[in-house]
Amino acid sequence: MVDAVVAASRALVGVAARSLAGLEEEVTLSQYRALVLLCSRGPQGVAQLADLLGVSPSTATRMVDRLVTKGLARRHRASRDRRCVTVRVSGVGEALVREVTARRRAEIARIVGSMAPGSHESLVRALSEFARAAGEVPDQSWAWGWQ
Amino acid sequence: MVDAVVAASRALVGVAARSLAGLEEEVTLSQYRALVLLCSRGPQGVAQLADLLGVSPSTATRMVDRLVTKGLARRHRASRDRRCVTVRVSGVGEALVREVTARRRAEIARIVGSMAPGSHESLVRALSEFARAAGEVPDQSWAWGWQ
DNA sequence: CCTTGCATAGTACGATCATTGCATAGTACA
DNA sequence: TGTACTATGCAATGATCGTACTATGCAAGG
Repeated sequence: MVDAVVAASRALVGVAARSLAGLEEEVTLSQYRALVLLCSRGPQGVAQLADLLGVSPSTATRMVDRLVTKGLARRHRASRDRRCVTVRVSGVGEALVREVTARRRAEIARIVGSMAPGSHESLVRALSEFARAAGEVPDQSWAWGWQ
Repeated sequence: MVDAVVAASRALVGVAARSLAGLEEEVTLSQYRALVLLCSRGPQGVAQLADLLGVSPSTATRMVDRLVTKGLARRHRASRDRRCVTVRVSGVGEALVREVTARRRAEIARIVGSMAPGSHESLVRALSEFARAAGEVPDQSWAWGWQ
């Protein structure tokens, strides 16, 4: 039972990784991670961002620097407390995250389309078949190949 | 249908990322990726490793340097063709990969255990429920947080 | 048989950029 | 003044590439 899910996990991690590779605007994993947070949780302060990413504030500041340089995010000085800076994802940044998501959806759709229907199968059978359709060998435990 | 798998994908990628974080011996994603390849495909030459990782030979050499320095891999000069160097994962490296896999298995087992049985459900229902059990919100599209 | 030339495998070196933390400075609020 | 938030200087590590170099093997020719 667990093995089946683990196999599906390997396949899906591979999908997620490939959807991030070969992007036009090159972003690192850390940068993408920050972008995703800004998209999902909305504008954040630098300290909050650092907390969410699990890094130090200075690291977050520099991360934001790079995102701003690439046009993927913007800084906004809060009018109430001018010490605070709100970081907001830009249109370009949002589009980038959307594209990655679209790629993931597309590849998953392809994999799902290649599966046998089997609507009455158990969860184990379903996940096993999914992993097999994705080209994963259930016995070989590690074939991610992500990035 | 695709949405269900996408939701499961988000959950599983989160699991994979967490299983890699907080390791005693700190390894980067690239290093772990190389280790996994060495574990799954056995000893490899530097060129083959570079090819599998999709990087240049010089990059692979330095990667191997770092792995060897950390005691996670070893170099072996081939006796037949002394130009060739086979890179082999060490016992420590193998243990590291095993630990990451074990963590992943454990977390997946926990998630699976929290699911309703539903052995006769369709694939869509199964994956949807899996994602829900993992605490993923189907509507928010990006909550990876991986490392 | 030996040498010369070419192909292959790996490495060394220099360079760039990203990530990260610590310590510190600057700025704004209370 | 003291506290909070952000930014910056400094430093280390890592990932990555291109180029050049060394070592080895292979094949053709003398």
